[in-house]
Amino acid sequence: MPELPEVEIASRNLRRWLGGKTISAAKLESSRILRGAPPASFSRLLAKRRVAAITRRGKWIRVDLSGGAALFSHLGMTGKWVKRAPGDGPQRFERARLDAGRVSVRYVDPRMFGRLVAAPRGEPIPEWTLLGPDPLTDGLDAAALHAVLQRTKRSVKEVLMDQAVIAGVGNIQAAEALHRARIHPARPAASLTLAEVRAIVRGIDATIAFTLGLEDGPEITYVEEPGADNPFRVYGKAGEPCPREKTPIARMVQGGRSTFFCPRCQPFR
DNA sequence: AACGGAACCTGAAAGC
DNA sequence: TGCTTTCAGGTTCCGT
Repeated sequence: MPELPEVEIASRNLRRWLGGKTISAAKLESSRILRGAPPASFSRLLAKRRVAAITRRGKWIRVDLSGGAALFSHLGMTGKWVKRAPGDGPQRFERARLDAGRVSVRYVDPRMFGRLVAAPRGEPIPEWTLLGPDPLTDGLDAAALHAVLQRTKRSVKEVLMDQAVIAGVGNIQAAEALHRARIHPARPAASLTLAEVRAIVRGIDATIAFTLGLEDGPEITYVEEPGADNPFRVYGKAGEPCPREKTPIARMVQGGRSTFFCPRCQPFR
């Protein structure tokens, strides 16, 4: 269940599992998830190609293959890449598999909001090209972000989740960054001072580093799967005390999405 | 151009 | 217990 940190982990995993290897076989199990090429061409596009590079921008992963082709992967809400052995049967909700020697990598996605996009000649896809700066790979420029925020009527939280403004921040990371910055999620983006935008940039960097740290390990599982405990400060913590103030954390709906914040240390002002 | 809301899917958890 | 409702961290499309 992926925002930037989870996609970064998925990208590192794929690099470890497939980097430099030649794909012996590829199979698409659910044609719905593929874009950019006919489902029937999936195997042909990937088989016998060497994995030349795996990169990430925002929530997108790009797999570059020898011969110039590329495969883009977006995990949607429930997508996941897992490593199995070639002899292992299909996983529940498996949508695609890539085999390379002794490893078999499976794309699993119950809700199928995720996408694989084939680029037969490695041509950039709009979803990748239109992304804003990535906090991890590009870094965020507070002055530039401030200028963008000045030009919209949207709330600050909605803008932070706009992938064309910042690539990779989703509902959790936005809520967490705003809490760290002590900014109310519903504040009009244009009302923020440069100092407040600087605090938000620090908040984004800090929450991403924190989340990444949680998931850093040899056998990675996503944070907050059923049963796991919630490591966040405000996300999913309605009614529980704010770690700063002991005031109960509030929940509100913004643009159809749940937002969590502390009414005391994130005053609307 | 910009915004709210529904749609795309399925499973888990909460509610009754 | 079992049926129903609600909710889920993503994006996209459609009507206003």
